Amino acid sequence: MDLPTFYASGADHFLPNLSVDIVIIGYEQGVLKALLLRIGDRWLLPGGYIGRQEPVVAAAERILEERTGIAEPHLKFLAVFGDPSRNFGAQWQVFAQQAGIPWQPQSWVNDRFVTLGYYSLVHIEETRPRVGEIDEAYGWFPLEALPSMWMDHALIVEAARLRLKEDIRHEQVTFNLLPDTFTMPELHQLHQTILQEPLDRSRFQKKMLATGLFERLPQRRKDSPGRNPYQYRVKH
Amino acid sequence: MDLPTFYASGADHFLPNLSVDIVIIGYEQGVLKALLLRIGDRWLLPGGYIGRQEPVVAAAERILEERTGIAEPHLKFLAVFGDPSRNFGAQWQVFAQQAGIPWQPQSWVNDRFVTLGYYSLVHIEETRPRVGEIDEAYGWFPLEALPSMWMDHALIVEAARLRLKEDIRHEQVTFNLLPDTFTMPELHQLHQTILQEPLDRSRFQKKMLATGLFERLPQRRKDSPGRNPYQYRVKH
DNA sequence: ACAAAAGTGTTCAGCCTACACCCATGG
DNA sequence: CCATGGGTGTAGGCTGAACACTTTTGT
Repeated sequence: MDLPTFYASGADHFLPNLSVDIVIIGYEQGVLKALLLRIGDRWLLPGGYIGRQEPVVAAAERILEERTGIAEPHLKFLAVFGDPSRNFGAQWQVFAQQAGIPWQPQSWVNDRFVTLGYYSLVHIEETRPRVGEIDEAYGWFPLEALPSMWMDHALIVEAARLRLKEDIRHEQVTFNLLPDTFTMPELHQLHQTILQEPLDRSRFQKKMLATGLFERLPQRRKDSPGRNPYQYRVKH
Repeated sequence: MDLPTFYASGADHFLPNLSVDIVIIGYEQGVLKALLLRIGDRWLLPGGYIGRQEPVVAAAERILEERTGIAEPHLKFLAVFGDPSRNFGAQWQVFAQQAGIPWQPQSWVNDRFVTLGYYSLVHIEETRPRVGEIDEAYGWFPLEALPSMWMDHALIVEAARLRLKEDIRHEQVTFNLLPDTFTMPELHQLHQTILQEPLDRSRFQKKMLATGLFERLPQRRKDSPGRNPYQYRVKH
């Protein structure tokens, strides 16, 4: 669907007043990063709309897949953002201008939208980000140094940041952020980054191994000074 | 707004394709119960729509207040129910028939709806349930013995049941289900009911008191055989 | 007096905590 | 050989589990 068609008759294909936005979080060089898209001089979250015959979850997975190329998306629901001020007609006008197409003030997008926020943990190396129709570039931004963002998307990222911190205490499904094989020091560092507080190294290692989720690989790695760490993999 | 107006032009006032349903849970005689509304020979959850200028949370609170008369609603988001098969035009036809008003096949309600599920814990004694425009009666039903329900509402109740079980392990905000003053045996029984498993009486008491959330009232109660329990109240 | 209900104690195991200590590697 | 980084061990404390004991009440 090209942009003029989208503006004019998107409501025939998608549910109106309802959108999906995804905070795609990766981890690189000890820093948590979010995948953002640029339009003009600001950025926004990857997002989209729900096909009239499409399950909501399928829409979120589709959007994630479209943007990252990830075949088996791992998504979690974040929150509903339902403030009535979420009307971004003014922004859409800028977007249309950017794309060089005529502005349609009557378009369905110039209305209030409730958005369903999701978040997904991905391994950056395995993603193949693609830009969409209107966005001109993508970028991974540290959660602590986000650029200026459109709409209320900075708020949504912040919600995901807090949520991730909460979730890690109950589940340890954080290895999505790491490569297939990783070392305990790497996993340790990741947890510290997410929780933003130091964790006892010894305890962490024992706790992780006690879960029985990991298998130790006999291989080791070579590196800088110290001892060579074991590598681990999540059991099939 | 009367029903014909609602069918004809509800979409002018409410966001289309989006609804709110609330699982209102109470506790009575050792049993968890949900507040349901009857239309014809089946039941459904209290629910409604989101005003075009109304925050989503405000809509949920309004619906809860309308149905229960509770001034300070305590709501938690449950889940999004977004299957494309959630089109209940056929049911609406029955509802209109029940209400004795002409059926409007073109109405906005004969479309797919994504619903935002919330749940709320209430003290049954403090609720003053009211029926709405189309529903003929209300009733509190044990979660284990739900009547035949319209749409997919049985599914939503089940999701709330599971969620409540999860939540109680992290937070102990269950006293909403009890009167202002209650005894430890009562709170103990409530937790056992929610978790559906026996809890050590001694440990439970110590754990609860250790939270420091309760103040012991010097009064006691008189009752059947055994010793008189202390009463407790949540600290202001 | 007895059974039943409610409150409190006691013991043991397991886990969390905070380190200390031992191994391996590069400079 | 020493600094650095990684793996493992250990002593103390806290918490949870299971059960015993005591107190209070109706019958």
